[in-house]
Amino acid sequence: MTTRLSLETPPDFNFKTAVYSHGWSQLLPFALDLENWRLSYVFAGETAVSAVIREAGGEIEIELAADKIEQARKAKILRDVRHILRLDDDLSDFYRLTRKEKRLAWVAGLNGGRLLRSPTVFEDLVKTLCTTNCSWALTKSMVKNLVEKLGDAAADGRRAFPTPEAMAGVSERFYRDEIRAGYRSPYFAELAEKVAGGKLNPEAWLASDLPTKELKKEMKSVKGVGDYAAENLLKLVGRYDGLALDSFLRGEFYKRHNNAQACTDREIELFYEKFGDWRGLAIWCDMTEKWH
DNA sequence: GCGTCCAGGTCTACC
DNA sequence: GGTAGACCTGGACGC
Repeated sequence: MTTRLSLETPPDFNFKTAVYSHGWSQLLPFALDLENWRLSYVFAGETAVSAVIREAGGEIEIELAADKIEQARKAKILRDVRHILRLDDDLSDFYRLTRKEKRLAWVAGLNGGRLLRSPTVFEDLVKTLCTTNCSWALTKSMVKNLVEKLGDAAADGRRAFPTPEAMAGVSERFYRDEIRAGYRSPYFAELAEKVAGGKLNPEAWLASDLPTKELKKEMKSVKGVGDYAAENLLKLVGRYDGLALDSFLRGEFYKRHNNAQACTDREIELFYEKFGDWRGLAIWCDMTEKWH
């Protein structure tokens, strides 16, 4: 009992570079099978549905672990997959710039630069909060706890990412004791309450008319979101003029471009200035070349 | 086994 | 506008 859906891809799309673009594919409800290059996800909804997404014959094939899925739900899942894989992103201007740099020529060659994202900005926001001031192992652990303790179960037992309402329904204590979120616990509780109560709509950030500086300010009004987190979220809504510097990017930059010596953030910013509004994507691709 | 450090930072108080 | 100190957690590391 499965349902198959498919999507055409643009000519400059590369499934592997998209799903392996950053750590998101390791965070539930995503799971990446690197042997077979199959990306799993559990879509939230009236009933959660597990899916396997893969490339087949130049198309994206989505296998849903359910039959009798309504047309409206199918259409929503197709929209979500387009969003997750960023099939509608136009990176031609970025590729034009990176082709000029010998060390970044691989980006256009591999059609890289599409950063995997979640179906909702809310999910990306919560996950980004889980990346702050901790090891990647702890990030994965917190996200796993959120999904397993608050997400709706699909027929196969896998769980979707929790809704704002589900997250608003538990206490700060729950985040400390069950999610092991530490000092981030009040941030999660406050964020979920605001979103569930309609006082904050992160999804509106996708189509916001605000200049990036103003949008970043709005993102930073969320407790726990500072410069790094806001600029990471900006990348995920398609704005790359912030570098989103964190300890990973700084460390890689020092190794790659500064003889393993520390330097100021300003020096890193100047290094990527030539990429203009694409500088945030340029540094990310530059620092993750070896992944591809 | 224990203590320290630090990782995909941010907040608050203070200057 | 800039900065010091505090903040949860858990794995890595030195002893």
